[in-house]
Amino acid sequence: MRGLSIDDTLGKLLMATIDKLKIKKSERSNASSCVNNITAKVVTHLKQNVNWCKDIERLRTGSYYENVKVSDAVEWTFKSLIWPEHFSVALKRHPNKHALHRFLNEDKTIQASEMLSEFRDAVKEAPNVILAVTLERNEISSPNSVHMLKMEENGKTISIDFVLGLKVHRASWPDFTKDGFKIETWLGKKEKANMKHRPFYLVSKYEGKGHTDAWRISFSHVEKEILKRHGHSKTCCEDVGYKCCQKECLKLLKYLLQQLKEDDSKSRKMSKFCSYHAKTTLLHACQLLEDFVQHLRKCHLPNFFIPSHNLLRQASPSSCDFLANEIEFQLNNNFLIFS
DNA sequence: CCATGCTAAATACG
DNA sequence: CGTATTTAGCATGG
Repeated sequence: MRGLSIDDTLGKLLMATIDKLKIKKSERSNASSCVNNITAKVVTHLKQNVNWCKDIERLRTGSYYENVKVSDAVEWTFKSLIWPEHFSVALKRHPNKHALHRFLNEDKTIQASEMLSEFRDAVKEAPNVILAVTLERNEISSPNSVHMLKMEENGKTISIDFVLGLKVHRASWPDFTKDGFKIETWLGKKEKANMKHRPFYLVSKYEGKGHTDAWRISFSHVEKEILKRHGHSKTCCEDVGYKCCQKECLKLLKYLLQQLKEDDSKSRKMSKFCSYHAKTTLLHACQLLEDFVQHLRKCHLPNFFIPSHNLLRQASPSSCDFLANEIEFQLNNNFLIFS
């Protein structure tokens, strides 16, 4: 949207699209009361009935809570990251007494699959929560999701993911994050050091009963926080009269991906792309479309926190080129796809 | 655990 | 068009 005036045809179209993507107040209200209601029931049930869930805490994460949800999506997903508080300290001090001790392997690693099975079963048993429960979820479209409750609300599918995690307090983040999280020029060194003192989360990854245990590292709490301070400087959007448009750009890019995915003739080529690619591009800061195309041309979009992890590793060079061409086509043709 | 005040965003209003 | 109100989320502090 750089250099565009709202008088331009293109500017007008994009502004109209942004308007279309805004979430209606009533819709928001409906969805959140529905989600909050159910989540409260599930959390209460877990606290009362699962001995290692007595002191669980919850974090709302995902695009809804980052104010970058696109209204047009057929399905709305709300994510709750749930973790037992104080597990590591208590487990170290009283390894045999702690409620989690039976999940320990001989080598002191934690059995993700067993823990997750129990967690999932307990969520299903929560009373007054009559919902279809789907276990599997497309790994690509939502890598953090392991558990999902689905419901219909006013014709819209709402799903809640309950993600089981372990909060890890350490002096620092793991080594492989060393060269990532480049926010110095954006939010400043102090802010970066500050955030690096936050814990990180290990998120259980469901691979079926009896599978090898797997935890994936998650920084969704940090993502949420820096999305709040989305602009080029710490004070972005604080000044009256100046409003940046990065969130709007992210919404547009997400919408673009969504439209392409829904096109049957293109969906096959689009299958490996997801909104997290769009979000990551924003985190890398941040001309969005141009940057996204460049990432695609190189088939290389590093995880913002773990630079050695290429989020496009599963996308073939030809599908990356395909998407880059699609985006450039839209750029050169006034975003026909939005009108 | 709950009350309170603050913020961001949608929208009603002038 | 700009400003005020409403709402959900969230931090704070008892």
